[in-house]
Amino acid sequence: MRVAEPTVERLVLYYRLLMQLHNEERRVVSSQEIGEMLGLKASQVRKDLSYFGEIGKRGVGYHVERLYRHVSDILSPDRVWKIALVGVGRLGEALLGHKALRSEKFRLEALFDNDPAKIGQVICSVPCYDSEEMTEIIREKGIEVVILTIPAAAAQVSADRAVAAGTVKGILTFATTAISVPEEVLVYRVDISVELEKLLFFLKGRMA
Amino acid sequence: MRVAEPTVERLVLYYRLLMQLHNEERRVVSSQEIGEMLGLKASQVRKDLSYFGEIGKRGVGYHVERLYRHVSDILSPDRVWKIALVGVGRLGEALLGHKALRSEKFRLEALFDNDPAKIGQVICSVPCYDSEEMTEIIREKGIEVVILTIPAAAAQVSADRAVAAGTVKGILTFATTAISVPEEVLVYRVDISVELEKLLFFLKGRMA
DNA sequence: GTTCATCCGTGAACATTATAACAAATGATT
DNA sequence: AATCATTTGTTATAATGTTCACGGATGAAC
Repeated sequence: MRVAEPTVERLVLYYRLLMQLHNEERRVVSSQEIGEMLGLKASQVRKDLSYFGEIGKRGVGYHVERLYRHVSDILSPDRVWKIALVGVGRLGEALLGHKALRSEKFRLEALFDNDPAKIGQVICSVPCYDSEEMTEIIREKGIEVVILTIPAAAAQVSADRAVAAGTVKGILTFATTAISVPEEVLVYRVDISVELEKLLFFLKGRMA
Repeated sequence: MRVAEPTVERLVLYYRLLMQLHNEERRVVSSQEIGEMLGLKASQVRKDLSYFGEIGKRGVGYHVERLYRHVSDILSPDRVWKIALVGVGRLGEALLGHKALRSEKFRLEALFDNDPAKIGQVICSVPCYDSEEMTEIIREKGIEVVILTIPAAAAQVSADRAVAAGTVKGILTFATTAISVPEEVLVYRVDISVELEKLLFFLKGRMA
């Protein structure tokens, strides 16, 4: 069954919240409460959670542990992905330390950079390779997901090199530029400038 | 007139592309071409651009410089915002060096951290203050936008301190947790984990 | 046990966003 | 000057997403 992107996004939020509630040994929670904690309408929460079958109990609410496991199952991949990070600059290093990259859903197998001082090093227990050799190494290692933390100018070249390996199925890019890839490769973009611009734009509107 | 959020998001993309085209001394561009370069439908591009009046020329296309200035005007704030960054960890420092924070639309006036080694320092020509003093300093300086690059556990406390100053109108948070603020404060969230999770979820779906 | 307040699941109504379709304008060509 | 290939702006339509409203469970209180 097809699930909408906004729903998946909220599922991740539910997952986090449920983990927290579970740790607090909370037993039961209602859609109302979930909504208040996450800033969503209760009806939205119920609709999202009902996509995957009846999991709550009418008149009672959702059993925290059961719902937690359920959402966890939905989000869990059927295997551990192999990923690589391209660009070990400040942002790349920040990501290496960020909890987003500490997940059991994937293993970070390789870093790439073009700085000779970094090539050959092992950073955060991950080896760093020369960007020039990206295609071969990605292919050898069978890496399927690539995170790009490089300047806009280098993004397309890196994307091309990664895709050329033939094993890459998804790209998460932080570069502030559009990249073009074959349509079978899924691209997600995190664009800090865009979010800031949106914030300022709507602030301007509110002042007026 | 009200403009939809997805439209504003794309306006930023148009803006970037037009800057580039302008630098390349390109004179004219069509909605078709813009769409191809950004991965959008031509009709979408035309609709977005027409929200702000007739700016193209039928049978010809859009005059690059004129459109560039036009989009630039739409996105430009009516004054320079004063902003602060809370949390000078790896992610905060990455942002300090990132081009997203080099904009003429705002001035970064203060940093906040609770690390004694950083308090009192001037980092990237911006003074770093003790997080404890956040409310007073934000109020004194009249800071209106706050960027949170801190762990989830500290996010709500920092948001509360910032909002308590009474001058803050918008928050951009990188924390992986929901924060609750008065409804007159606009919050945007950049959530790296969520984007990665979404990518993996839809990859799983494609494999099946 | 009956009543009652609570709360889920769901289909329908509503709102938003994207796409398609086409008339009107433009400049090139003949 | 008339025709033609383009390309915009806009209206109509389709697709998507959110909220409402209510039937039907559930357990607590008395």
